[in-house]
Amino acid sequence: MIERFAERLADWQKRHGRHDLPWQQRGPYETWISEIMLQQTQVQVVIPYFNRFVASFPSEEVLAAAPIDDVLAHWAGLGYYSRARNLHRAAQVIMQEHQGSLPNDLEALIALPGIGRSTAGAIVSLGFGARGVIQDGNVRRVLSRVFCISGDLSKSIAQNQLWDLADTLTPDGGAESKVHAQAMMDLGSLICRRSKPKCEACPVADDCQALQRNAIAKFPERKQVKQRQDELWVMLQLVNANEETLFIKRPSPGIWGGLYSPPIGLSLNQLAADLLGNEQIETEYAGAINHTFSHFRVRIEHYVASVNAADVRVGEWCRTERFQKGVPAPIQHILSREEIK
DNA sequence: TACGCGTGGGA
DNA sequence: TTCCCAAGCGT
Repeated sequence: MIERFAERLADWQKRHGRHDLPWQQRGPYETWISEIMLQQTQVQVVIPYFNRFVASFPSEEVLAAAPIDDVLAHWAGLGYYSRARNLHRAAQVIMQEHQGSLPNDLEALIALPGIGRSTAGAIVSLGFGARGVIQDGNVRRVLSRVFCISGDLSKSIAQNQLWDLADTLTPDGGAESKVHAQAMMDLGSLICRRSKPKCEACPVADDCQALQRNAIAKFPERKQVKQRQDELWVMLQLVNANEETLFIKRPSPGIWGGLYSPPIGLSLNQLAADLLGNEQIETEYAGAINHTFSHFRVRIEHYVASVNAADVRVGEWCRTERFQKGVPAPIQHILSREEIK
């Protein structure tokens, strides 16, 4: 193994790494919340969500006792809403089985919903200051370059190599492990970036096999994303005599599971039939948006109809600007924008 | 193992 | 515009 890799990395981290992120210098609870929010989500996007979330839910106990609608309202716009549902369930498990505070051992953490191997390692090292191994996108990119790991890094063959390397490089001491975990992520984020890496400023450039081969751009390999067929959805905004809109809780699991929106379906006629029986209603086209999900694209056409609230038996009525529960980002955008046509 | 699961940033 | 992908996990 490489001589003094962790030592040089730690020295760099203390001078040039990130030390002022809002979840640093806090406790295991804040580390946990931040790690869940940061899954597949960029740091700058997470920061305002994190601050609002921990202000409203400052402990496992408060989070566990909160209504799921409140938790999801704080998550609205952040995406991957199963993270919030799992977070809430995990808080309740913590109250019932772990005396109200996050467990500090790896296996107990992984047993909680929403916490996998990498998040558990991050909580152990960053949250508890004990030895823990992490494996996120930054670490994968650094390791794939330093050791020239080729192929799709999400495949098990590469995963085994990466976890072995990450474990080997992690120092034994708890305090050193914590610095190391932060250092690997900071190196990947600030120096060993996806594009235009700053190799001249890298503390472990001498150890980097990809750099020595002048092949930085070849690692990690791009993985191909298969495109799914585009979809067309229609959203029917029913408005009553009080100018209130009908919101329905979306099923989970599923897209936007647990969030609220006006009824969405594949056909206007089907939606109207489901909501109002066979009554004829007059709808007005109010525009459309295109939205890209992680795995497909959709065009959402927006229709508005005035109805008698007594004719609808599901959902809840509220003026759009006063609705306090979680609404998906593109739906919020449709409902809050100036209607052009 | 492969897919489902959001949103926004950056090239 | 289009694409990749960012502190991944659950099934």
